[in-house]
Amino acid sequence: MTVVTRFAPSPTGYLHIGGARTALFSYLYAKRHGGKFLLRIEDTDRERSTQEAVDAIFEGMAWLNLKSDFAEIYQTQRFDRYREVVQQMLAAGTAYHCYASKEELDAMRAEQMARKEKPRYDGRWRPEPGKTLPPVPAGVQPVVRFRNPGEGQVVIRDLIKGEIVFDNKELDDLIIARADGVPTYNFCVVVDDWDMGITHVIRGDDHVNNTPRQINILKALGATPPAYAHVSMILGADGAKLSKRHGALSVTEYRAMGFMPEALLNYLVRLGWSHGDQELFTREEMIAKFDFDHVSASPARFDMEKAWWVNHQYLKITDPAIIAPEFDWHLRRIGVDPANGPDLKAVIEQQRERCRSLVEMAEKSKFFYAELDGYDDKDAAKHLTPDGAAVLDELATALEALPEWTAAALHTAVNGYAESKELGLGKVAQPIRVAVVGMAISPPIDQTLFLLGRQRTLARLKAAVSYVRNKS
RNA sequence: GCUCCUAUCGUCUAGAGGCCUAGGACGGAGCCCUCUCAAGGCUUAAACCCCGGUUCGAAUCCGGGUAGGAGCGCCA
Repeated sequence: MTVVTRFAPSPTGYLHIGGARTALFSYLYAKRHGGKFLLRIEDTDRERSTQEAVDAIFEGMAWLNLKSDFAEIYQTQRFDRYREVVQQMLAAGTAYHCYASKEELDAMRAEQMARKEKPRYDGRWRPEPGKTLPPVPAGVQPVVRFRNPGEGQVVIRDLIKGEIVFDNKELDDLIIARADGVPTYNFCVVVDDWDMGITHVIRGDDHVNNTPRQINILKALGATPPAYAHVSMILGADGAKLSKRHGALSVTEYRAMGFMPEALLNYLVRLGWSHGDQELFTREEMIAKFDFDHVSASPARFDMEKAWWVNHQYLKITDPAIIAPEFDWHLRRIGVDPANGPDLKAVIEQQRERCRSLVEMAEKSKFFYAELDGYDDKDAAKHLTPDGAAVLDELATALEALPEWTAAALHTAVNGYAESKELGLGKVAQPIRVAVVGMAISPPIDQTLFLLGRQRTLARLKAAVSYVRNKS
């Protein structure tokens, strides 16, 4: 049997981080077993589904490089099939019409709550042998309800949570088709998973309570239920549900914050899943090692600090050529033209050790591509002094005379100058930094000057000298 | 309220009855290295929710508490 998994988001918002993790788990499980992974858009709620949300989901999945093995499926394009199955169930007696109005049902629930009972449909329109149904009200379009078994139990053998048992008594007759004929979620899911040969349903654990009903519908249809794996939710840093305040929302925003897609995925896979003490995985390793035996059943908190650490690890070990396009995106985002300076790969090579995010890298690398917009006040006060200016002035002359503008030549020149003046390297390198970078933070000074280039370096050294002189 | 789920350092987790004086990672603290910022190296503090039971032996199995969470829609 070929494993087929699916990710089935509803397009009512962006692709959030929890959804991304379920998508990842589904993807990994399918790949691990040489199976297929598909993306299905659950857009039967026409009120709330939007095209923007569909686009956002595709964008997120594409950025994460979680590719579907089939064309995307939209539930709204399968209405004929759902209607057909509804008719089939109506004919078989496993579903029935219910004419109760929304108001009536609301009143019923309110009463039940008042009596401290679990609110549930009381079966007033459910046909039973020997039971007389109420008279059909005129002009009312009925909904269709599934006739859930009244007795027995449903056992879910969940791959993550183990055996979960529900009494059929707890389950009421859910609506499978609305009054306007549009089928509902619990029904569409069942028909789709069945039709598409889904073998493993991997989804958020907010769906556990739906599962027994879905299994019952499947059984009524004569289908074999798939295996289930209910993944626990991701909590915010304070243990509460993830929200905007925790900075954990759409995957697109993680991109904007400066994450590499593979790094985000790596962080996410470790949130709930483990493979001994291993923290870092390539995509191939994730595929080779992922399994549900080691997925935790308890909810996990999103820890930004650790996520940044993982991102940093990726920045340090990934081929600069792979980082470059993403880095490029960030530079443009802050209004920097990457063409107007050194090769991105070389800059990445120098900056990767000192940046946890690409946003940070872009900001710290801006000076390579754009003119300085002033000096950091504190750094300037400390290093752009008359003494510093003297150093810069002499150094400018020395560097101007360099036959070759290489990191090695610059290293020798700067170090040689410091030695000849019996100055500590810090006394020389720091003023240069501030002059050339605008602040006292940068990669090693020889590399910095090399990448910045002769023209810009000399111009900035001189500008710093005049800055100091004009000030005094 | 009812049903279901969960419970190891601050956080993510290892742990499938003896290998646990509970391991790793992030974060924290300290030291070393150092042209800045980093990176790196070393050291260190820090946890089995509680109570019973099973067993020669329990973080691990069972029961009960407690605490969190999810669901109870003509939402998905």
